[in-house]
Amino acid sequence: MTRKPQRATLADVAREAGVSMMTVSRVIHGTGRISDETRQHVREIIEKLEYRPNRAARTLVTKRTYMIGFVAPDITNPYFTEILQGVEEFFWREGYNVMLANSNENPEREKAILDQLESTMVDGIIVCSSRLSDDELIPLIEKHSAIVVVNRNLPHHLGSVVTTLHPRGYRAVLAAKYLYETGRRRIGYVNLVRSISSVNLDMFMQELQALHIPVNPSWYATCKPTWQAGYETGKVLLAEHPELDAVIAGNDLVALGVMRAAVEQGLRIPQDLALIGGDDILMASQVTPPLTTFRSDKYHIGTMAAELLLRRVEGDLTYYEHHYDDVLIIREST
Amino acid sequence: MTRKPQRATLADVAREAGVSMMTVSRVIHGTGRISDETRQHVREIIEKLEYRPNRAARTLVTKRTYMIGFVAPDITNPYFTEILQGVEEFFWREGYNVMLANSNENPEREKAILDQLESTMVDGIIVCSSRLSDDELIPLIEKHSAIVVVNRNLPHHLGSVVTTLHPRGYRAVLAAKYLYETGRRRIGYVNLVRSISSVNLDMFMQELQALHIPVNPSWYATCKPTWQAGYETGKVLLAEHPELDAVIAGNDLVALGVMRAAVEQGLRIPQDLALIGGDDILMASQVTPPLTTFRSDKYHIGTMAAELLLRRVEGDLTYYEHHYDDVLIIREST
DNA sequence: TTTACTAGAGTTAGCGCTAACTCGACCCCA
DNA sequence: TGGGGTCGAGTTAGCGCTAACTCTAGTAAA
Repeated sequence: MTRKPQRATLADVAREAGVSMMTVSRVIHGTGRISDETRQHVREIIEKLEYRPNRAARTLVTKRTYMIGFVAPDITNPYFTEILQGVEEFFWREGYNVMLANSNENPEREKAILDQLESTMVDGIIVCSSRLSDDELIPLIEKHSAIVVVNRNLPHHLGSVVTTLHPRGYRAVLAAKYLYETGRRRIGYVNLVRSISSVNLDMFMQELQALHIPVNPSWYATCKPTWQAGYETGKVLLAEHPELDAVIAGNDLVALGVMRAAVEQGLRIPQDLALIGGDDILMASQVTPPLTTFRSDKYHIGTMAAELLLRRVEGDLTYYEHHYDDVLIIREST
Repeated sequence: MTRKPQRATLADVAREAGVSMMTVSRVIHGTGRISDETRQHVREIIEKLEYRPNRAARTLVTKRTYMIGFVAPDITNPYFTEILQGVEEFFWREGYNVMLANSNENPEREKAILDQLESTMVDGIIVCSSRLSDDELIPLIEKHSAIVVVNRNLPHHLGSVVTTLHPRGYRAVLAAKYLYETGRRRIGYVNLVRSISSVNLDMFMQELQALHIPVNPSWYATCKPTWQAGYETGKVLLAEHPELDAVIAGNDLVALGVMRAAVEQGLRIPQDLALIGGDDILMASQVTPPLTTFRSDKYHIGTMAAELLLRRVEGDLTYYEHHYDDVLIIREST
């Protein structure tokens, strides 16, 4: 066991100041009626003894931990990192701390996290881009009172929601439409693994057909949302389908992986292959050629999610939804 | 206040199972002597009531939170993100959670974090690349029993340490030497803000002089370790000193910012300007031209720091230090 | 038969804090 | 002169858990 420095307790402060514990507690919280004189005196003793409240004791009686859980599939992905930054910043100002749980793109791990994150550990949870199906996710979050999910819809009584302005999956259709308009005819699509739900792909294909854009199921692949996975999927897809003249990717990291694969196969971008990504991370604008992608203000997504969560934590269980705009930013990869 | 789902307590389980609370506690911890029959029965009741231990109550008596604090200057910087990933992964396996504190490159904020991070909140702390001076940092961490710092040295009794193999600041000298050998003669240096300590820069200049590499104080600038700051510092530095034929940056993000500034000023890399970064983030290898930089296995730094911290948390207060190798990876920016 | 141990529990006493109630002194107004 | 309000505290009773000690019946050794 660790040697813990012997900290002063409320009782120590009370004794030293010659008042009751409640008086000290009231001074700390600024509640109740305390004379200026007493308040001043207690403050001096607190200072002198370097008293700090014991979080666990406080939590035990108030049932509040002032800790927020942030669950994301990959904290190495700049997209989530910037959201996290927004969340952390917001909650820091509000006196909450953020506990991080990284599922590492592993659905089982995500389940374990959600299962173990007890109400005695956190006051609320933000779940980003869950890789679980609704059937898996919903039972796991039902027991939590304060939940906000990002990039996912939820039955309204379970928690608030932050999503894109465009209905899910529709972004890829927009991208395809733009590519078609700029003359591309054989458009590949590397989808992120969770969206493998055929519903999504079916929708995508139907929409394309409605727009008279050529459709071919073998042009569509799925992969994990990492650069490495994008690179490997890109290599295979481009080798097997040299006819492709454009690829849409589920996010920037994957798009950039595909870009690397394309370059290695001697393809010129955008002449031979156009590329569209998904969330406008810094790297997207700095590669050559810069990547066309959908803008998303990730920091703002984070602060919005945090704000909606705070409302729930503070007892306002109204359902709120916030939609962030994601316009297509056209750069030189298309 | 939030509606918290009414959770079963130890007492509920004990009553329902017809045993004492201690028996239930023993079953949970696998300690003490319990008959197989009782154990089985208690487990069933736990399952049935969906009992989960109350963390705060446990912490209050054991003084252990099973929470680790991770303090970094910028969680948006992939360098720290990957370290964090290593830390989180390691501690997750060990049954600890990680609390995140982002100082946002703001020394005052870092101080506030370290001051508020009480032993009643975390069992130990990892401090990455602190932007504080030793004089500021040391008093703040003295009160914590379990500390590991990354990229900083520490009096041995205060905590363990993970640093580069090369003495601090020496990396820039290595980079300069390499640049000189490849024919560069007017070498700029964009240092990170904390290292502004003139000691560091003096050392750098002395070493260069010893190697007969031209030295000029006005070629050296400092900036915050972000892409944006690197970009802006680069713009100014390159405009004022068109004679520069190489720039060394404190980290990759800054180097890439300088690269962008150089490209905008019409400089060709590496023909007109050679560039060296600092920590080999993914983006460094994906820009054109790929950036020469120092390799660092960030995930491994994270797991090593976590391992050293766990030892301290578990009561082994021996001083350990781990040095990670950082070799120069030569790419096309030089 | 007594002693002595062991397996398998139970009992007691807090950890440090706060919610909710209580209490005395003082003042104001009818 | 007594009823009621306010100020500035204090008292009581836990929150849910675990460390450390106690207790009892059964068994083995002397």
